Amino acid sequence: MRLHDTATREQREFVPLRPGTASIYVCGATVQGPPHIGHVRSGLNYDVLRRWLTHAGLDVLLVRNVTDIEDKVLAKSAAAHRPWWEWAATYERAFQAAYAALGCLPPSIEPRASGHVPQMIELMERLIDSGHAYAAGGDVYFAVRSFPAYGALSGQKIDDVVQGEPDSDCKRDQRDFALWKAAKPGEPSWATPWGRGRPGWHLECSAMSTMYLGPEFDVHGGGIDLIFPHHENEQAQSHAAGDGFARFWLHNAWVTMAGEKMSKSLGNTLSIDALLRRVRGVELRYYLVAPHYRSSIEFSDAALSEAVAAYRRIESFVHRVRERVGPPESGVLCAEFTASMDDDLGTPGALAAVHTTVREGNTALDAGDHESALGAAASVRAMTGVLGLDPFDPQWARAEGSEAASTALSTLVDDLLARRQDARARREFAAADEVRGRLAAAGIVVEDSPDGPTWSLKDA
RNA sequence: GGCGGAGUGGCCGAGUGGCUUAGGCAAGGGCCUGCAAAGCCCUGUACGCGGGUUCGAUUCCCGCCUCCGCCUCCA
Repeated sequence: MRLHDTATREQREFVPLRPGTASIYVCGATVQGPPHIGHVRSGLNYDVLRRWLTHAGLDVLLVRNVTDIEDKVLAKSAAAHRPWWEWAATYERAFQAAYAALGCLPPSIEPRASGHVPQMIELMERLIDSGHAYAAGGDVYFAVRSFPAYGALSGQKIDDVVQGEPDSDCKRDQRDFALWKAAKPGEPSWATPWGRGRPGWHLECSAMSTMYLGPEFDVHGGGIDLIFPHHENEQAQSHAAGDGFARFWLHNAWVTMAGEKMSKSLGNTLSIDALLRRVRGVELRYYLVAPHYRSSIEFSDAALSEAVAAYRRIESFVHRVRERVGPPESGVLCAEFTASMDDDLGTPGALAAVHTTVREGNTALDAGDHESALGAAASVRAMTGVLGLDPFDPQWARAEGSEAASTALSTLVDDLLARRQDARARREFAAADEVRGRLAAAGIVVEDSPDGPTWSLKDA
């Protein structure tokens, strides 16, 4: 398998650091507000990576952090007169719900920054001891000039960077960045050898990734906006401290609206809750997973509708097979699917393979070749399963009433269809069509097939 | 100013120096059907603009235009 590594700007063969296992760290949410579609795209991307590596037989550890102590969280909670930790916990739950609604498997752990201050202090001590950091005025800064490789990840030259961080008299160099910020009145703080304060964002991720995955691990992921300065700084901290850190850097592209990045400051965010009132979670997942992760997605209602139609084509095929032939188990992946996924998570090619299999399966079904149809459906289940899109995954089951209710419904519909068949046999088509019309009015779609009529509830 | 990404047929969205071609959605024609629905088959002939390299470029190189992102918090 090959993955595109931001650090080298090319695809490289993925060889796990520790045979049989894979370790992934993903920068998760800053829990300052509700999740939007772009946040979820990131979570989804690494969920697909994790599923694919798991399918390859690796024991995957996935760490996705929660940034719960940070400027915006403090500012917003203060403005709302709520405790910062309550504010953070509220949106942490909202993010978890959004990820779950889209079928993201829970990470191995979701560490909170606020719970890892001892690890951060330890890392700062190592950096100070080695001359890469210094305490000044209650802050602790990373000395950028002490680390010649600074800028390697993002391709930035330190002298060309426009320094936007507020200047501080405490810094030895204005390019230095804060590892730790001195306590301010009204803000939470933790005791350190250099006085009370709170962590800087970059330090948090270095400390947490190392805590759970060790000084060196396989993949570090996040959105492209994090490349600089966040990931550059993370890498500088950890490398300067002597840690191997991430072997691959993966970055997912945006979901844009009207050509612009979706962000709270632009006011063009699209919340997950709003979208899930219009389409099912699995359909939204298909929409977000279908393009390549390094391509930006220009959100549009039309494109979302197309994705829904495309997914339903897959879904209706496996349902048709189940009704007419029998329930397909999970089968084998086709070669095109595997090759695409091995090529830097090529989900577009993988889904093309799924659609090709669907077409072949439909052809087999039409030809009465039930064995081939069943095999195709099994293959489709396996491939969609890897992408978290298996139509028979219990998570995606449509809302159904009780077993008694659905048995009663089946009995009634089957009875009506039997009458319709009788009418058709007598060539009394008006009567047959009337039955079909009444079922349609009740939201039940009837389809005739060589094996007899089938019915399903009309999609919401 | 520095770094990076993008411009593909009606739409979404892959990919590649030429070979039959992504795939989906929509459209038209056909098959099937009592009629539908679903499905299957066929059709479209696209790669921002201008040069260059080449037998041949959407794909490589140069220039240009347009758009977007990062360099301050951000998936």
